Amino acid sequence: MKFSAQEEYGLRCLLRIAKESPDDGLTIPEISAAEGLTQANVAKLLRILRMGGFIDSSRGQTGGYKLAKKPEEILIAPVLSALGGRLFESSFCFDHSGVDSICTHSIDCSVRSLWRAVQNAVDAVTMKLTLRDMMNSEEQVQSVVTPLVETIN
Amino acid sequence: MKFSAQEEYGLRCLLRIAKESPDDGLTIPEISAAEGLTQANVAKLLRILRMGGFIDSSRGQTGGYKLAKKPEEILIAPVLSALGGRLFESSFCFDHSGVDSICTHSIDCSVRSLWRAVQNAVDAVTMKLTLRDMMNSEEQVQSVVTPLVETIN
DNA sequence: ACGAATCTTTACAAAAAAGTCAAGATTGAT
DNA sequence: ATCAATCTTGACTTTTTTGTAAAGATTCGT
Repeated sequence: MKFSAQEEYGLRCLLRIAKESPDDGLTIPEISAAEGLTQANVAKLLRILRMGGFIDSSRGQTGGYKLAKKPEEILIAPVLSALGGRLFESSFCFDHSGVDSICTHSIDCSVRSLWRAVQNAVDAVTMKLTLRDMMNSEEQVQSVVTPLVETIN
Repeated sequence: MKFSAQEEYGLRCLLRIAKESPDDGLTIPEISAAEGLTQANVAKLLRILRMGGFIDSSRGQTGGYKLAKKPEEILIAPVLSALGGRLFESSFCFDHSGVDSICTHSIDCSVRSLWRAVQNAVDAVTMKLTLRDMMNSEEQVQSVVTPLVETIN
């Protein structure tokens, strides 16, 4: 169970843009240097983020990347979803219409309950987390995590 | 963010053994047929589970696989860990000694707080889930998820 | 002892994911 | 107009993950 490279690095790039230069924008070389990724790789990741509507780009001498919306309007879950394909894909257990759909694989889908429990938990966390939350201290993030209960109970 | 194939299928095999035949044990062909996986693939997965100490195997005409311990003594988290490599590996952000270790990658590790929050959530779920819980109804699983709060707060 | 049924291991092949490269298109400053 | 700085795209290579194949070793019942 882990985050894909695209999810991790893509999110890093997005956060970097949000933190470093909300007005002027950042260039690929700048992000590349800051995050220790190659320029080609950063370009690939930013393309995904742009097509997902999270960032805007401009070309030319003063070009670069900016957030497409205010940080507090960007949710983590859709970002991860755009970067990593489906959130919580479980190839055989669920078809792609949702957790409750019918299992097409084994006679009784014994893994479903675990998947559902974990999905609930992570979903609750990511859905509540906005970029702005992440840019602040960890204490604040902890408090953002608390409302988790609302979703579980 | 997803479970690897090994995690999913390996866990399926383990659950199958736990449910179907706690006393006699199950053979590779039986598990293969029940889960719709090839025998070669099942053999590979069971090898991992055996080396992790979750199941015992015996050869010969009456051979097969059984749980190595009582179902209620087997935790899900170590099983997933054995199957999928590291639980919640985040290649650059953390080294492998733990969540709190120093980030060796970017100047400030802005993704850490998200990773930690998600890890806490999932960890809390999986750690509380035993095989026996999973073998019962989903209602029970939901109640297992509730204690999540204890970990977060 | 024999043989059938089973697990065991190693090496290999196929598929997916991740990352790189190179050529092109656009823009703004001068 | 020109140039340098920037983004854009598609094809390619490498690495990792996943799955397959085949030959071998062990055990139990007869």
